[in-house]
Amino acid sequence: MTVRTRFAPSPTGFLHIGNVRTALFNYLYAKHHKGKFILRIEDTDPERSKQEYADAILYDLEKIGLQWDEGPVYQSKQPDVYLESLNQLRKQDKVYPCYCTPDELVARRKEALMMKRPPRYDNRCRHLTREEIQKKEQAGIRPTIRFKVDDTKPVLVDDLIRGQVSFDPQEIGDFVIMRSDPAGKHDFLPTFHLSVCVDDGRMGITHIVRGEDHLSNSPRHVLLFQALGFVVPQFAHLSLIHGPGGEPLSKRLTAIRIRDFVEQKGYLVEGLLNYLALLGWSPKDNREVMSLNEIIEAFDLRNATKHSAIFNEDKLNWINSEHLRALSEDVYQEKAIEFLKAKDRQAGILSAEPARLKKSLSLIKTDMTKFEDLIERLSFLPEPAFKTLPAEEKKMLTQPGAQKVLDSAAQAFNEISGEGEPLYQALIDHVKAASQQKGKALFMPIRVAVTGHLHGPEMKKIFEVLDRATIQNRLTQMSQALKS
RNA sequence: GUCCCCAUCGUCUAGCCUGGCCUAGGACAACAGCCUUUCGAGCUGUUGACGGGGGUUCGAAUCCCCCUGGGGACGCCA
Repeated sequence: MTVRTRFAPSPTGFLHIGNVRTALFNYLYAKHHKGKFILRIEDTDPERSKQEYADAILYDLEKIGLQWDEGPVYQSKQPDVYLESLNQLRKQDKVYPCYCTPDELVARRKEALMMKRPPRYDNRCRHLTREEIQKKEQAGIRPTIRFKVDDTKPVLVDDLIRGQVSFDPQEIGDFVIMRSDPAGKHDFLPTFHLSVCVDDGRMGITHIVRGEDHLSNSPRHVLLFQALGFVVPQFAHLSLIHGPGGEPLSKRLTAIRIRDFVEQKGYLVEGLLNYLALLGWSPKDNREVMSLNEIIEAFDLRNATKHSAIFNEDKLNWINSEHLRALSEDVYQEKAIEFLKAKDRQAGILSAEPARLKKSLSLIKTDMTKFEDLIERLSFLPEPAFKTLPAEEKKMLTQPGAQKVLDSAAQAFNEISGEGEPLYQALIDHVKAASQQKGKALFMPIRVAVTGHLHGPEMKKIFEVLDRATIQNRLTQMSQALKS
């Protein structure tokens, strides 16, 4: 039997790390078993669903390489499908109309909670007589449709990660599978319980891999699958991802659109997916840095963890830096430049001549975790100007002795020749003798004058990248600026 | 409140099913030393965990029970 998994987001927001982890596990499971990964858009709630979110989900999913094999299937585009299933349930007398209003239901739930009773629906409309129904209809109340839960035997949910979980049907209560439509705007409003089961059944989904927040929905779905005559799929409920404090994924984290990890922060797709795969799963052999293919090869839902995991940026950074190092020089250069181009406000870096930029990129490949770091590490490329220097840097240049250092450095060029590292050594020797400065007082003014920053790559490396004329010019300019 | 899930270093995890090889392994982080006349990177090392209590057993991180703690669900959202 071919494995068929699906990712079924509702288009009510952007894809974030939590969503993507779920999508990834579905993808990995399908790929490991040479099966199909299917995309379905659950847009049955017209109030909340937005096409722009659906479009964004497709874009982001492709951006991070989770290409689906079938779909996207939009639930809103196939109302007949659900209507047909509803009629099937009607014929079997498995459903009934419910005329309780939202206000009544809310009030009853509140009361139940106060009385310390389970706030479930009391099935009261299940036993309405024909006359009562007629009266309600005449009063113009639009009903919902509820599914009759057989409360005589426990409902078993078979979970790949947790084993068999048993639910007491008394706890469930008849649930709504079709919403009412007081305004008469919609033909048909299935709830997610109905649409999920109908689609998973019709699409031949073999494994439902979703977040643990759905575990208590699953007994309802088992009942529905059975009533609709479908084979009940294998469930796998993933533990949830939590924020740094251990609380449920914070707004700070869910607010980050997944594409921003790649486009704004500059993580490698492989690094990001590698980290996400390790959140709640392990190959059990101590491997951590893995290619997507290696992960697919090793992936098994049975060794997903049962407990939730905290999202940790440090570890993501480390894994990403490992993937960065593994990149060939050419690919690395290409991706780095692509990233810089997308961040076009960093024109100062990109306007460096290509050969110089290329050399600089090689220079810093191993001391960054993600492309976002490029901007700081490459900040020595644009020519610094005294008046735009940060406060700390300015302070360094206005220290006693700094002027002397820069003056003698600028002058030194008349007497010493050469390029690159030898030039740097000769320059330092010369300035040391001429200015009588040493240590930080000697090196820092030169660093700041040449790069504009207190920190950065080694000076001798920077001398290899920047040519003699550029360095001389920067030292002279800064020395002049300091005088006025 | 009720039901369900879960519980190993600060964090991600291995070990648990099939008790002894666990004086609990790896990784990230932290810290220290080295290297580097900056930051970073690198190298070497150190600290650091079986939530608590009862059982079962010659022996429990591993099996059972209770407690505690965390999470999820209880919608005409998905």
